[in-house]
Amino acid sequence: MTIYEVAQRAGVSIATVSRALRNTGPVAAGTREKVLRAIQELSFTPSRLGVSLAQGRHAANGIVFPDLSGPYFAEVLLGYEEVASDLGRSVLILSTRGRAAVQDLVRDLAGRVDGMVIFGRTVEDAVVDEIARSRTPLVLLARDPVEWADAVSSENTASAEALTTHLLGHGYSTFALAGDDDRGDVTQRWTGVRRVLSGHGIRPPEPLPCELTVEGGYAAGRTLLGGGAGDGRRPRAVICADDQVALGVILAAEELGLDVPGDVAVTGWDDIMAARHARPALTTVRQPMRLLGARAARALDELIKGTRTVPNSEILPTQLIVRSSCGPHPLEEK
Amino acid sequence: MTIYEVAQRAGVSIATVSRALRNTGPVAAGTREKVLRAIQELSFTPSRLGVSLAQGRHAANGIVFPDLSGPYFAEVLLGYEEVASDLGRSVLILSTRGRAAVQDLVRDLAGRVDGMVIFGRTVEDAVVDEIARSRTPLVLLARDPVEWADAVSSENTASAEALTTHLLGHGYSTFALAGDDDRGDVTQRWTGVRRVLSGHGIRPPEPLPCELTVEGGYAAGRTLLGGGAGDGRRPRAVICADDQVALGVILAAEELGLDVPGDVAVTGWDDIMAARHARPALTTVRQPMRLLGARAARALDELIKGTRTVPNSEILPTQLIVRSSCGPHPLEEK
DNA sequence: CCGTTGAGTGTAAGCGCTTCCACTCGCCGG
DNA sequence: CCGGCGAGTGGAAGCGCTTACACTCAACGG
Repeated sequence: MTIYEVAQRAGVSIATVSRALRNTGPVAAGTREKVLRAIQELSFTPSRLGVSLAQGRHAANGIVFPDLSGPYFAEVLLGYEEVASDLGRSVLILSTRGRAAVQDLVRDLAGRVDGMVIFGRTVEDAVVDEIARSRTPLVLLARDPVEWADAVSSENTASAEALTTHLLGHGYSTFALAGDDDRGDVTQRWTGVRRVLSGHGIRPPEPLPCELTVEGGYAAGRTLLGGGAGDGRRPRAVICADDQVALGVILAAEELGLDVPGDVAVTGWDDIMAARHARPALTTVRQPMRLLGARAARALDELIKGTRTVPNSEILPTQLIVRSSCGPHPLEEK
Repeated sequence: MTIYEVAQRAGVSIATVSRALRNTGPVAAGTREKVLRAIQELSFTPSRLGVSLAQGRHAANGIVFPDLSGPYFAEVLLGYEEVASDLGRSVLILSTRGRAAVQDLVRDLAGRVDGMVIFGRTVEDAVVDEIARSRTPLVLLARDPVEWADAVSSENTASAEALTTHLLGHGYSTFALAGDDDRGDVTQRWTGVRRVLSGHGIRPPEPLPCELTVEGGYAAGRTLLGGGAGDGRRPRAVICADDQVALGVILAAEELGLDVPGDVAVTGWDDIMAARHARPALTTVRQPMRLLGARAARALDELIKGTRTVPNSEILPTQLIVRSSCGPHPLEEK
């Protein structure tokens, strides 16, 4: 089924069929009628490849993320897809989890889309540079903003400060940090935590690196809480890089016979669904995950359309969600 | 950057460049060398559109799912993407959640891929038929198998029977079912439950339709547990269509001052992450979600490659996961 | 009455690749 | 010494569309 057969059946040229189809250029009412009928009868659908090749655009966006097993990326993806689809673009996904040849995959993706979103540190700087230089519109998500590309992320440092201040208000004075900081956004969180602790004369602890999964959190929890259980070296509060780590730490605490929050307070980040249903329910920082994806899609659209050419960096607000995992609320709030 | 410039720089024809690039047909060692150098110097990447148009294939797969906000679809998608990517295919996604023009979106998607996976009842039968007739390879996921298309789903009826039998073993005799049954897989679950209850002389209850979300479950929980709280008409066990509904029911129970599992037992389905961390931890049925996606990708690959032409239907085993939400385990089982 | 205009249409040139086919040219066996 | 063969290469025809450009022709104003 090609445009030629439609043209033949309608008794016109392919140019006219195209014009009737796209409403570009004048077509007599009668002719349009004939063409549309032929299209109907042959149930013709223009080949996307032909269209794209001729138009020089894909009408598709890409997104690169590390994983989809946690709710965080899934939510962002959902917001992204929704907006992209509304803007008439298909969405191609690429997960980098445990993949060796990320570079090649990203390059391939770049050849299939009009622009793409890249999450955090999923892709090496060199490759990002290469993509950017090839004039593929690019939006970086949850990554330290750079001058030459768009960036969308959510506020981290200030909410980390709020969270830490809240914990100090509980009267806690020994802290531990759990979670890798090779992700830019996590680093920002730790920065906020450190600043507040230092400001209160508390020497900030070194973050304990761990994978941002329940299992990673569990391992970290065993390390942090298991060692000096009775000798006072156990932290009174564990601030975790995300909710999954926090859930893992809580599992570890339970196993060690510790009460959360009685013996140790635990906080997360993201406000994933399980945070609300866990017992104790997690104190955490809510990120506007879906909005993050949606904004990235819009930014990318502007870049692709050329509506905007100067790079833009957007930071979305977050919200401290206090639940029971940080302990009963003392009357005096800081 | 086109193949012509590479050819010119290497002093050969585009045919030779193509052959050197794809290793199709003979190329003298020296020539290959020259070509590869030119490619390197110009940092040339073949246009995906050109390749696809000439080869008549997209090297891409599609997947249509209703939502991504729960962990279920995200996990399946993850398994799907992983395998598809390993097979050298990109993945296009389409979420139908709250979208009006699903038909057009699906048609568009069909024009961009070599084959696609469609989840449950996301797409009208008429459109599925149309896609199938257009010879686009198709795999249906978690949907009642049909003769003319591939299907991958996980076992539902038998595990529902196992779950129900287990609950009967607890001594429970009044049941409620929560969850819409317009999804094929949920219907199968209810069938299993009904069969066992009938077999034990218990009249199976009508499922209470609700959205498969925490909110939906909460609403259902209020209805089921709130009404005849004291008059003995409250069910002793609520079997939920999935974990999210179960979590919602538990929230409702808590709010009504009921103890789970003391006053009412609750079970879910899927074994999502929150199921393990919820208190009480959910008794549920584990679906091999990632495997589901992976198998669908492989089935699709066979169809696309033409390795297999007869439709195939695969059913993956599930596993009953007993946790505390169904009550302390009586010594006598079954 | 003729030149101008613009609506309506067709021709053909791409878009960037793959691949069939034809061609050249050493080399081998008869 | 010659026909045949196969390795190596180039020419050119697609793949299915969009669109610049040329063309026809009726209507209109001067």
